[in-house]
Amino acid sequence: MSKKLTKRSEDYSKWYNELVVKADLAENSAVRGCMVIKPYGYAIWEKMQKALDEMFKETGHENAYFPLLVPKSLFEAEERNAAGFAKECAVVTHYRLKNNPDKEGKLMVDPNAKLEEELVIRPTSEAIIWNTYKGWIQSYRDLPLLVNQWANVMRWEMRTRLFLRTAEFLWQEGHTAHATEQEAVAETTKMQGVYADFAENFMAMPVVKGVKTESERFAGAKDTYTIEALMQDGKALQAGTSHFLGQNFAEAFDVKFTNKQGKQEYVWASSWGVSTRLIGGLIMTHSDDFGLVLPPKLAPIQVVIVPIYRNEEQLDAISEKANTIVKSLKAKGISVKFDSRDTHKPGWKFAEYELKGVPLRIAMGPRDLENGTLELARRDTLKKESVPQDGIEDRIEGLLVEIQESLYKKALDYRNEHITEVDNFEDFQEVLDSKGGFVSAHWDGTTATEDKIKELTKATIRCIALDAKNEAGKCVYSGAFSKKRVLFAKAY
RNA sequence: CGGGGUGUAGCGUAGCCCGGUCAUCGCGCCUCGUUUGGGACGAGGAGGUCGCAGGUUCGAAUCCUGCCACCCCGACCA
Repeated sequence: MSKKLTKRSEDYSKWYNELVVKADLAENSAVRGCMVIKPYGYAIWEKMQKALDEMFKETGHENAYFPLLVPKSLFEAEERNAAGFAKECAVVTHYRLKNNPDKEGKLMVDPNAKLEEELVIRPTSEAIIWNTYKGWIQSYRDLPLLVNQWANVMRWEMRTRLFLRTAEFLWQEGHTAHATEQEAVAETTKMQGVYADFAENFMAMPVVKGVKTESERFAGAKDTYTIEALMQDGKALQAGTSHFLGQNFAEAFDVKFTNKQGKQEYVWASSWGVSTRLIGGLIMTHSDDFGLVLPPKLAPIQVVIVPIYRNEEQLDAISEKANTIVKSLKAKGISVKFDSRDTHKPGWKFAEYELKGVPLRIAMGPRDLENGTLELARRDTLKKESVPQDGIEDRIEGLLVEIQESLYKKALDYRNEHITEVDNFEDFQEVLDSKGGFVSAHWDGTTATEDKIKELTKATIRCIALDAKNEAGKCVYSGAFSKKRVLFAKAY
């Protein structure tokens, strides 16, 4: 039997780390809080990028690239944004090293190469981008401006965790400029919708679309729209955000346009982003104690073929058949790997591809050649069956679709079972401690209550769901009047 | 930055309290042979500044001091 990972139920945190490392996705690097994304992990990211990029293009966006370094004076221009990120900025202060006269062969920072103005390594790019937009926007004819950037950013977090919170991470950030408030708000919610589509249709990860409370809002935003997912340990994960920035950045960077009436107006803005954190979400949504479980649409390898043989002749015979299957699967756009390495035994390969989450595995041995069959194994259910070789391509094509859907359904059922309505604080605490997940409860709308609940339970308001129905009630903590329920949870 | 913990071979570890053939075991790695339908087996082999720097001692992985790194819990957060 396969060697299992640490059981999720025993230590979810350890299980997660072990899985990330053993599935060959990523590891901690020598640089504090940073990670090395290994080829297999990066292949997942590339698949995500490709799918997202297509969605961005369909919604009229173009890619561009802006500098990594932001002069401090620009960074601090939008004060709320700057204050929000100040504590986690890495700063470049010098531009040269020199030989250390006291230590042979060692270098030191050249004190004579101190920069006149410090450069902030971007924790997000609003400042540098809006400073640039100033030169791009003069007339209503220049709007809307719909630009996305794929980039790395750096936030000097106190505590880091592979994929979920690293000091440096990869993401995309969309920055748009509009002539009217309505248009900018529409853009913000549209992109939230794009993220939700992506999460559900590609990652098979159900999300709640909602809006953040004031205390959880992005620094410098008027409103933050979010997609919130639920992990298997009952903690919530903010999987993507889309911000309505109002005219804050336009005012800070003096970005005005002349409208049809010939009057000068500040432009309206949105920004939105998802990051490599999504990989962490993907892992924690589907995986089990045997390893990663990847939805077919994002699996770098969708089908693996493992030959079983005793000698060269058998391998040759199997390879011939396998190669025709590889060819016809590729013709259907299915990514397939024929693993004929003779350095590992079949059992070892089975376990390896399970760990890596490959959705479908074919095993072919002498017996199969004789009978015209194959052994077909599903990663999601771990079920194996012997099937005829004839028509295998269509069967696989259908199964990949089925696995994608069934993963989503399973995750959706789990998520729905873990949204619990409560009406008093005792139940609230009880549900959080024993069952976990989202707690749907009334809230009086004040930051004071929100803070107090966080202090007492470690749970925060993940969002006010967009589809939350109006329903008069009493705040679960203060008993004050409430118009609708909000979703609380412990979060990553 | 506060509180706790850990650093021994590529990985995971025993030993530390009570200083002295203790550098242990498993996985992995290399060689040869037999194997190959769920992580094979046998035999042989390679691999270590016991985190770093001081100190105590005849003698330190073990005791003391300082430093560094990592992990967990807080604060912070995509």
